[in-house]
Amino acid sequence: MTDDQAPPPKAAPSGGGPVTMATIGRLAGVSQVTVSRALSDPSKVSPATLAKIREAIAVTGFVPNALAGALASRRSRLITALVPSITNIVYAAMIKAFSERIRAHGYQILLSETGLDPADEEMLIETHLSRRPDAMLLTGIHHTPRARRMLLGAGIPVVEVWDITDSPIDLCVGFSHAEAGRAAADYAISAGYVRAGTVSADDERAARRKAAFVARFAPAAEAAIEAVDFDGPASLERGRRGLAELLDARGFAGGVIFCSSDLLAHGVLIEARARGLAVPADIAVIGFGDQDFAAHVEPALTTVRVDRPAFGQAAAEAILARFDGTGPQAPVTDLGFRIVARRSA
Amino acid sequence: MTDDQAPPPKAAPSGGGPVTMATIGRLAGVSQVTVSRALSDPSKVSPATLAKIREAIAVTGFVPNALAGALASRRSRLITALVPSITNIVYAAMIKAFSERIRAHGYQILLSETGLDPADEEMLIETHLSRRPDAMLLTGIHHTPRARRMLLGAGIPVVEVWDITDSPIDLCVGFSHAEAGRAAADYAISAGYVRAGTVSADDERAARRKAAFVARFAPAAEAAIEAVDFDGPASLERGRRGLAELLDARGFAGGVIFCSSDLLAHGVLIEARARGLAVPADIAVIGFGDQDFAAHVEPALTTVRVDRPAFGQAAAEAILARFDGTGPQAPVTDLGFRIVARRSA
DNA sequence: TTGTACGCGTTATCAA
DNA sequence: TTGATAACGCGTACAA
Repeated sequence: MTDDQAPPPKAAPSGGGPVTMATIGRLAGVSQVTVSRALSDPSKVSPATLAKIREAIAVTGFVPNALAGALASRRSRLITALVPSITNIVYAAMIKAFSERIRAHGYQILLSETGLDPADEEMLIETHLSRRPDAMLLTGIHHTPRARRMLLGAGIPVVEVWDITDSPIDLCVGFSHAEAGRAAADYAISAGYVRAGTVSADDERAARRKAAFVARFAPAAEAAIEAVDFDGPASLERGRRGLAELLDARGFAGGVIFCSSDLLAHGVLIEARARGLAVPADIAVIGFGDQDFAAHVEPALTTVRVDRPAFGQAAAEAILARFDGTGPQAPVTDLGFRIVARRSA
Repeated sequence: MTDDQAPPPKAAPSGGGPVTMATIGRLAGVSQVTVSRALSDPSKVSPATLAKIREAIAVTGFVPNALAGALASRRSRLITALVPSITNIVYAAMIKAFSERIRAHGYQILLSETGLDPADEEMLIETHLSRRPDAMLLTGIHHTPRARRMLLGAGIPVVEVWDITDSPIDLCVGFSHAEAGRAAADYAISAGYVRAGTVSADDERAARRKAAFVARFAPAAEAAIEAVDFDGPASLERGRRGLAELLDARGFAGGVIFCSSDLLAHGVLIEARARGLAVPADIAVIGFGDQDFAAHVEPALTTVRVDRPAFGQAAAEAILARFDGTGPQAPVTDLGFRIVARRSA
């Protein structure tokens, strides 16, 4: 046995510990560094040794330890993202586009849900930062002071998405929710409606859209604008209940209803139909989001279109540009929105 | 200046490099280990030094480096998860429950989309494994041989979710898709339907449900069972087109339609209504998933209920049990499903 | 209660 | 083209 020839200092002799670059090196008759090079830049290694290394890797099923790599190189190739909810299609679609774009460049995404509480977000930002991401995506522009400090201190690109502000932490990609609300009101007014109501889920940005809608519509309103606000997330059921509440408890006598999401709007449509009310003659409905079903419900939904994947893509581009040092790039990108007029209002 | 007293070996003297435990230690007049202890188990440090350490942390905004911690402790406190699609509510809801449960125990989730290709999944499994997760969640039971080897070699708990098999890689939480299809057929038969059609999205598991439905319904069928299969994901629009296709191109003369998801079923409902067809008299519809809107569409949708959050929770429990060494726990958990009879069929 | 010494598995820097 | 050697920032003995 040649066992005694093995250098005493390192590694287990047989199948003991985990397979490392050193293991591969021993199998291929080279040093650990050469294995590292073979993996990071094969052209710096001779074809012969490269072949031996590759075989050793195949035989052992070796998977490099990215933790150690990140520690040594000070680059984790990790980007973390925080969204209020993954089950909300709005954020899911955005993150999907973001991930695809970012992953094509060799980065992975660590995703967490923040819920509604800024304090929870602060805690999550800290744990995310502990993974030493190369960049971070945040939803919204409201963060605790400590969160801002930590983010600034991390010295990495940070994109705030889905809303807009003049003073972003770093980068910002979004649109003005207030303007969206006003645009919906303008549309409703010019369509001749003189009475309005709102149905909203629990969402700070939705609240701003609603407030802007109400403020803008008020001068044209012949009756008080009634608002139904739900505590939890949007659902078809809440949309139905929203209309029911407006009609049965608030004395809503018909007019246009501005909903905080297409899902709620769809619920309103269904309830109207179930009650034999004509849309848009008796009840007109404006949704928000232009989700893929919006054009295919009956009647097709008038809504505010926001290009969700575009937000994810723009956020990814902004981060990648930072990495490349490519151009100074404007810190804030306003992607806007568009009123899509269909038959429901 | 006492600058010369500083030990020459380590760290930058001022605001140079990143803040580490050593930095905090210097500020608090203790060693790096003490800082580590103060963070991991405060009771092992005297109140006085603890206070000094905490202050130093607050002042500097120090966030521990989890990468280094993981490398040293051989525990990453990371769990990675692979799902076919994040924008699909079925998987999103499952992951949400999984995350919440798992995060309560101090773990974070690294999530990726695999799409439909097993080869893509294999690549993703490798990159995920490179982060040295403490456990891994996979969707489905079909993986490439190399993927299985890597997973086995990693020596960590692995849960396969959303399907069931007798030979899981490690743990398995799901239900039988074939049985679900048969149960839907049995329901349709006993409800007296003698003609059937199917509308499906592109999903291997949906295909198995459909095949089982067809096989079971066939003996009772008075006409060929027509199938419309779409290439991409389910949508309301595809549901509408599915019924249109059945009616206009396949000579479907009415009967029950088994859809691969509630979303498609809802589309069928809308199209039927738009054509003035009565549901369930002319067209009966069975969905799949019992999503939250299913009970609130008109008419309410008969569907196959699968408790999505329960899958995530059970998967989390299975992994946590492995961590605790708690009980041997059955490797496979069948969570089943339930036919929910409503008005659409 | 606190500190020293070492190792975790990789990349970066030199030198050969 | 290849190899030593030293970080990277933290946990885990073990000792004081």
